[in-house]
Amino acid sequence: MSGEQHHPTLHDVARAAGVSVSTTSRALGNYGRISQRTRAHIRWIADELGYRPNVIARSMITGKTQSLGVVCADLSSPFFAEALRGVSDLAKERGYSILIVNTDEDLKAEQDAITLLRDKLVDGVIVAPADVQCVEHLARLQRDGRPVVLLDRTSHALEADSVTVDDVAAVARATSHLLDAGHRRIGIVTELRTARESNWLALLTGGVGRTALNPSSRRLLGYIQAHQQHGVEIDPDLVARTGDTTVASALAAAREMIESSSPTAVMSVDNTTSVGAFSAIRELGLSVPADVSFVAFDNLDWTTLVTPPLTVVEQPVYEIGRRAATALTDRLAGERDGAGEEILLETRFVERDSVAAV
Amino acid sequence: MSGEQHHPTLHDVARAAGVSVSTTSRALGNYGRISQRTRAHIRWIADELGYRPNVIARSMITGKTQSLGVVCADLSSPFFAEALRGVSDLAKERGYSILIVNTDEDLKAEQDAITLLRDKLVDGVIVAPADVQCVEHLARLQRDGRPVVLLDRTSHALEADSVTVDDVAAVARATSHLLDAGHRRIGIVTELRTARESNWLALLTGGVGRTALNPSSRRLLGYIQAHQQHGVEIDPDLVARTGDTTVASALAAAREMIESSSPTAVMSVDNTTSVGAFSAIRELGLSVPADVSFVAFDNLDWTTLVTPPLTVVEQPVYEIGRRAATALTDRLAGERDGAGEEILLETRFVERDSVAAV
DNA sequence: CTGAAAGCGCTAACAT
DNA sequence: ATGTTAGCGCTTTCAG
Repeated sequence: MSGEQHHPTLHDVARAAGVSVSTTSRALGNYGRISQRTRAHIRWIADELGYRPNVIARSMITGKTQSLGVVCADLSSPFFAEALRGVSDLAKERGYSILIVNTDEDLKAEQDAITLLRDKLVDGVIVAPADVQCVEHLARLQRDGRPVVLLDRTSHALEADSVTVDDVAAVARATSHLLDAGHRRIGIVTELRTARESNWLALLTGGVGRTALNPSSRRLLGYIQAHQQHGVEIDPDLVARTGDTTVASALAAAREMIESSSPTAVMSVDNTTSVGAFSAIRELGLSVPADVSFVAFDNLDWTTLVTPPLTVVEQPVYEIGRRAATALTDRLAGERDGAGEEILLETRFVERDSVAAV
Repeated sequence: MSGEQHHPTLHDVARAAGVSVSTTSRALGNYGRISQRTRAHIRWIADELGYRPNVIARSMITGKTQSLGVVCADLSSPFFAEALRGVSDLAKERGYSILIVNTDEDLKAEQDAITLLRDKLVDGVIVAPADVQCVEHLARLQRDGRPVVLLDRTSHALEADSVTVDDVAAVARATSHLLDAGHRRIGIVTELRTARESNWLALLTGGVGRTALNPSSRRLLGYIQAHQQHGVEIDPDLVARTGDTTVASALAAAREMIESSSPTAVMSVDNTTSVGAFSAIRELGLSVPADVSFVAFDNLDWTTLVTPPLTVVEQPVYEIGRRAATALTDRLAGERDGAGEEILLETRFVERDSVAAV
């Protein structure tokens, strides 16, 4: 069982080839001056012996591991799973492997994750920070020479590349669509976790920079801006807030909001709130779009399977991950310098049959 | 930008504490004989200095990295994403990190993945092999002293722990339910990729061991066995096969099968085929369960969101991943010896409203 | 163009 | 109970 056969080392290859370790290293590492003949010869021998470099030993010297850390809230959520796939594909193409850590949006877990990843000497990190204001641990990592790319979020407190979609515009667009259809009581179910975020009314006065916000807040901002542009007052009771990321909470919040405030249309801000809101509508026996119009967020399979097919805001999830990995590996390759860039990806408003004019 | 501050090493801590490196190593590593006082002192100093062990250096000596490799077809599929979450959670609890590689069910990609993971010196690997017959690369890894655990699949060709559900029984149960309801023409949409699998009629004769099969074949076997038990002949045209794992293919195969063979009930074998089959039914304007009954596989959110809510076969996906990680880390800890064990998890048949009697 | 030798930071004999 | 020392396998000056 525990054969643990001895793997050939550089030394073994060197001896077999009748040259020194350093020459062997150069031949295999493809650097330095070395004659074509010896290089070919050494390579051949290495192959014969089934030589595999010990990357650990290499990392010890270079301080690099050819691996990227990815820290996200929950790798099993459709959003992160798909984004991660984008990261993973690009990483593989460029010869990096990925270390994934879940945080469940918990700041402490995130800090621990960063420590772990630093300990493992990942070359860089892609992270969807739990709180865009608390990023000191990320800044430290940067100072350490490990670049950081923000995924799905941006932060004023950090000078780093970020990849997001224009949430504000996307939701404003969807909201306008509803407003244009004559809706005046549009409910929205969103997720505001921190106390700071809960004070969402501050958004109404425009006192908050949009990039300093988490996605759900930014999306709520889009909702607000559209209303303001259309000169429509917002009834605060139409904003259903859930404190965590579960479908159950979203459902409860949506249900209560709909029952007590009778909106003529409902929107959501991500897959979880979409499922919760749609479930609430179903539970209440409301018919879409006859009784209430509905616009979901994220163009997942299920939105076309339900009755009626849902009008949705689509974001390029796979591409978000892919671009984040691109930015990170570009920096690692020295092909990207200077200030952090805010990479903004396009969303798409997909009209289907869940919206009616009132 | 490139501060790259010098991190304190064992040496630095030792000097600051006025002791030797080995004593420091013992104090921090918590092994060997050492007085409480010096240990406490050293720890204190280490903390002061913000010392972090260089795990790479440690790995070089121990040959262990405290990390697990996970190789799956597609981390963005609901099944793997959820299973991975189970793996990830357990790994974290036990102090392991995870390296994830996608293969898209491609054998070559899988072999490369194993090589990569071996190079990275992962302590063990969890894998959903693309082909349960071609597992020589996995066997080699085992001989190398890196245990392997099979996820969602078993293999006769490999002596390893595996974690699966009893697919055969689960689907037989669902099929019997349909048969009992009077259905005699039950369509099934399944995924049979390899030529070997495509010869599914061999399953009818019982000439194939059930554990030598991929999940979709095993599930098809359950379908067959139920029919045989009920003495109902199977019309081969009722078996819709898709050659890849896309929804589009599943949809096309399902649609064609339904149109040409008019089943009174339809089943699927995983999330992809469930989405495909349900879409096909919708596209054909068939009403569930009035025109056709439907049983889906995997109890995902969307199955309760559609109309009507679907009767499904539920498998404990998160637990599958978690148990696989448990088995693997148990072995690594030496708490699990001997032959590979086939860990079989329970499924649940969830009755909702998509099945009618004929 | 090639070789010798010095470590990277740590663990684990071995010595005291 | 603590210190000394020899590497783990590799990269990388520095000589030749």
